[in-house]
Formats: sequence, C-alpha cells, structure tokens
Amino acid sequence: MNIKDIANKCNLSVATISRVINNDPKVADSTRKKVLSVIDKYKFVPNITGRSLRTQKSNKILVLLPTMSNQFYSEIIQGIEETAEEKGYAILVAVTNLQEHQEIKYLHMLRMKHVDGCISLFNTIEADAITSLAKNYPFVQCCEPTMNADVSSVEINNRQAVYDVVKQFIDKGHKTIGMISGDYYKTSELGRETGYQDALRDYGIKFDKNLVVKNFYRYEDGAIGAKKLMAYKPRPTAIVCASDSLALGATSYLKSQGIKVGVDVCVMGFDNTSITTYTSPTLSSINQPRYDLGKESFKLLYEKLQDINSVNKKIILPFQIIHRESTGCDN
Amino acid sequence: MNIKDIANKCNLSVATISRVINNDPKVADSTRKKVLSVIDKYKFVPNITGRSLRTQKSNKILVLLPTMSNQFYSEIIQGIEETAEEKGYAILVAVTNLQEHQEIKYLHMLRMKHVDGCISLFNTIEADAITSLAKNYPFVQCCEPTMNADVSSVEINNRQAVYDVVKQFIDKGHKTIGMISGDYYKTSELGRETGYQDALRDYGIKFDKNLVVKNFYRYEDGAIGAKKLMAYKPRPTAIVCASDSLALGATSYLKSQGIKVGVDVCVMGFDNTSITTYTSPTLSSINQPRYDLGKESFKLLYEKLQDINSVNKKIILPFQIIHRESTGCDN
DNA sequence: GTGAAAGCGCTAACAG
DNA sequence: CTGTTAGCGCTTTCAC
Repeated sequence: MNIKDIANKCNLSVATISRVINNDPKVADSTRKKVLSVIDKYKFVPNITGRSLRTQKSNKILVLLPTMSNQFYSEIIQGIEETAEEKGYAILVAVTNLQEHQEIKYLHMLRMKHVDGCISLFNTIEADAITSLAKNYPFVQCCEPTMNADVSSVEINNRQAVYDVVKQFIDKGHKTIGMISGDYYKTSELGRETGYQDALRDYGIKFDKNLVVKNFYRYEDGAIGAKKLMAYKPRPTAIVCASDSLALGATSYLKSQGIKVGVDVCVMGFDNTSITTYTSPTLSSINQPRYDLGKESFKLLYEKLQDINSVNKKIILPFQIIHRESTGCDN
Repeated sequence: MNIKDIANKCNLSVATISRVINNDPKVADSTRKKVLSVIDKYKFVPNITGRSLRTQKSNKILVLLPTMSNQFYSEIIQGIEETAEEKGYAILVAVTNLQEHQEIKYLHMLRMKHVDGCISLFNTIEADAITSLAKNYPFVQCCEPTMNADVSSVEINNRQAVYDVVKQFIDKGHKTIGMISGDYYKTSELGRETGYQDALRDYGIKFDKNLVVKNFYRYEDGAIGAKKLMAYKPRPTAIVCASDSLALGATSYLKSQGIKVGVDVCVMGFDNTSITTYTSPTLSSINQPRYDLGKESFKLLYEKLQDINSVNKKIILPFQIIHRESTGCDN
C-alpha cells in the first residue's frame, strides 16, 4: 500500500494525495475528505524513506551515548527529546560503549543522511575529525566537548565546580585532600583535576600527585581509590570524586574500614544522580543541570539544522554544590 | 557527491560503482582498484536512504525502552547490540517514558520501513495491537510480554522467582512477609505477586492484601512501602520487593527507624543491578540473565527477519536468587 | 484545484 | 566484465 495505490482508489493523482498528506491548503475540501477517508480505511502510512530521499531530510536526530549504564544521561536525553519533539524531530539513541568503531559506525548515519543531526555525549575520535564533522553536518557536543575542536557545545564549568568544593574543604580546615578520578583524559575530567590543583595552589597547599587516583568510573574503582588514599600519610580527611559511582565505591570502602564518612573523612561526589539520597550516609554531590544541558544542546543543534554555517557557540551552564551527610551536611 | 559523480570521475557506469560498493565479485580487479581510490579520494559514502528505498530494508532494528533511568536495561541492550552486529544490524534505541503516543510514534518506524524490526522492553498498547504488529513486522518482546498477545518473547519465570524467595523465607521461620510492588499491572509484576500469593497459600500462610504495597518503582516508593508495612501488626520480618530501587528505598527507611536490615527485617530486591553490592547492607536480589535476555531476543527477531511467518516462540530463561547482607547473607 | 512528470540515490535485471 | 535502464515512494515544479 503506497501513495499510488491510494491515488488509484481515489481516482486522483499521487500529487493530490501527497498534498493532502502534507496539509497543502490548495486542495478542495471535498477532495481532502475523500482522500483522508481512504487513507484511514487502508491504514496507509507514507513511506518515510521515499520522503527522506526526496526531501533530503529525515526529521530525526541521533544522540550518541557512551554507555547505557550511567543514570546521569537519562535526564539529559529527556531534555533533548522534549525540546526536539516541539520542533518535530524524533530522537534516536545509539550506544558506543566507548568503542571508536561503534562511534564511527553511528556517525555515518549523519553522512548517509539517515539523521539530520547529532548530539554527542562523548567522543573518542580526534579533534580534527570533530571539527570537520561539525563543519559539514549539524553536530553538537554535550557535557564533553572535544579539546581544540571547533564545534558547538554545552557543558558546566567543571574546573570551577571542583575548585569551589576544594576551597570549601580548605576553608573548613582540611589540610590533606584526595581526589578519585577517571583515566579517560577528557575535557570534563581534566577540568575537574585542574580545579583541584588550582584550588590547592591558590590556598597554599602543595600538590602531590599521589593524592590523585585515576582509574575507571565503576564502583570498585572508587573503593580501590579510597583504599589507596587511606594509605597516604597523613591520612586525607576529604575526598573529591569525579562521579557519584566513584564516591559510592569510596564510602563503601571507608565504612568497611570503620571510618566514619562525613565525620572522619568527607566525600564529595559528582553529577548528583538520584542514588545520592538513598545511600547511607547520603552523598554530597555537584549537580549538573541535566535537563537544561539536553535542552540547550538541542537548541544549538537546531541553529545548525537551520543554517549549517551559523557560528559555533560554547555554552556554560551553572552547577550547584549539594551538601549531604557525606560532607557532614553543613554549608 | 553521489554514486553518479563517482561514476563520472571514473568514466564508468553507476552500475559498476554500485557493484564495487557491494563487493560484487564480477568486477575487474583493476576497475575495482580505480573505483576504490576515487571513492577514497572524495570520501564518498553511499546514501543509505537511496539504498533502503531500493532494497526495502534498512539493516537497522529498533529497541523500545520505557526509560533511560533504569540500569537494568543497560546489559540487555548490550546483549542485543552485540548479537545484532554479528548479523550486520545496527540498533537504535528509542525511549517512550511510558507514554503511549511516544510508543506509537516510534513503532511507526516499523511500518514506515525505517527499521527492519523491533525489540520492545515495555509496551503500553493493547494485546490485539501487539498481535497484529507481530504478525506483520518482525517484533519481539523482552522481559515484559503483553498478556494474551501472540508474539515472540523472552523473559524469566517471575512467578517462580518470588515463589522461591518466599518459600525460603517461610522455611527460615518467617511468618509475616510483606511485598512492595509496582502498580503497572504488567506481566512481570503480576507474575511476581502471584508467586508471593502462591507460596503463602502452598505453605499455609493466610494472604492479606494489606501486606502488598503497590506504587511506582522509585526509591521513595520503596521507603513509603516499608513505612506502611512496618505499621502492620504483627510487624513483618521479611519484605520481597519487585525491584532493587524499591528494596533500596525500603532499607533506607528501615535504617532510619533503627531497624536492622538482614537481622530484624530481611529485604529481597529484584534484578540484581550493580548497586546491590555497594549499599549497606549489601542487597540480596533476584538476578535476571540480562545479557542473554538481550541476546535471545535478537535471535528470535532474526528468525522473524528471515521469515515473518515463522512461529512465535516464548522463551523462559533461568534466574538466580542472590543472598547478601539484607537477608542475613545465608543460603 | 488538480495532474503530469521529473528526480532524490541507489540496486538489479537484462543485454551485450 | 560492464552498461543501460527501470523503478523503489515520495515531493514539487510546471502546466492547465
């Protein structure tokens, strides 16, 4: 059942059927009524591949995700989805599992015109490839802009967030502050680590790289990190983590050692995922405005969708430091 | 840059270019080499919309997800993805957020032939619609088959899982056992509740509907559920939850009341998500073979992809009851 | 207000 | 081994 079949049933041309489908006003009301009834009768759905081929657009955008197992991305995607829907775009999510060949495979959907644009939450391909991609196709990075790439992006000021946290710790008298981070060496991660170092420097504490433990972002990496840090002399009294999962693993280890989290050792997470309020102790964390990160990403993409040559923008959204029991609930 | 442009540059016909692209053996080696070099030079990528329109297939399958914020689905999708890739299919994930209009929108991709098949992890549309969909398009349900729908599906025996847990509780002397469930009234949920009731009945404990608290699946619903159950007289000594999030919320409430989880009250979660080992107490849970649920779903879908008239199969995969601290670590 | 026809980019007979 | 050609389903001029 295609547009031609409908045309035959109606004794009309395909052009008229197409006009009805696309709400073209210059169709007689009686004709429109007849066509719609036939369309309804045969449950006809226009073939979108044919339409895409003709119009050269799909009204779909791709969201590239590094992993499905991080609750952090959920609300971002909702922000994208709801904003996109207002503009008539459906979103498709592809998961790369941090594999470059997967990323390349899905980015091909852009070149193949199977999607009109892409919002990427993580890229492994190099800066030049990103720059060139962004020049030719609507492409926006969210949360994790590739360093030295010329591309529109939305993120928070990761450096400032950790800087502020460390400053607060120092203000409260902490002298030995550890950090548990990842080893992806990406923008957000390096920003967070820079914030840590800058705050120490600005407030007269000597930086020691042994106080920064880098690994993956799994719970167990947080536990391993905490173990290493607790072996440091003098023992750290505060730990900043690059994710809530790391913080959770860290508190889990600390508790197992009888160390009182929030009293003996303060722990700060990152991302403020919903788990933070259901752990004990509840977890202090840095909140990213996830919904808005998604929403603003789509708005940037939409500008590119309208005009691929529009200027690239870098948007920085505000974060909040949320104190809960793991930092003694104060502030 | 399209196939015709390449043909011109090569002084060959589009047919030959197409043959090279599709690895047709009957192309002279020298010709192939020349074409490939030109393709490479101009970074030509065949337009998949044109190809799809012509071949009437997309080599893409859709995965329909109720929400992005449940870590449970992550590994299922990986199972689907890896199995699909072996067969040359890419997967696209769409999130419905439990909204029927979203579900319908994405299922349209199937009718519009924009994807070749669909694996759905949750459906809200009625059984007849599912049956009809599955008759006409490759469609498989994973974890949550619609009741009374004629469709291929993969799941665990939810009834048996809870039955076994409750039986274990009874064997250990528990007399008052509560249940915290959801109120979606879907197959898995009702199965779990039936298992609860059946076990009580089979082992001579009178069922009281006040011992089953139904709500959403958020952490807070677990907390609210636990609060209600703890008000029951005599106070329950064991609680079976329909998800880990509910169990986590429940233990969080119990701890806040000074009730020792795993000692005073045993708590069993469901799904064995990774959080279970990083809470205190660690959370007992029922494990679903997530990767295999995904893998087997794709295998069923593949059968339908080959032959839409192949018989519908219902596959049941084994579960495991994992005891941790929240049930006193025994068994 | 409606129709005829071209063409989006590709593949697959069929011919040679 | 290569080329010619039709056509997948749709939209959009251009006529009328």
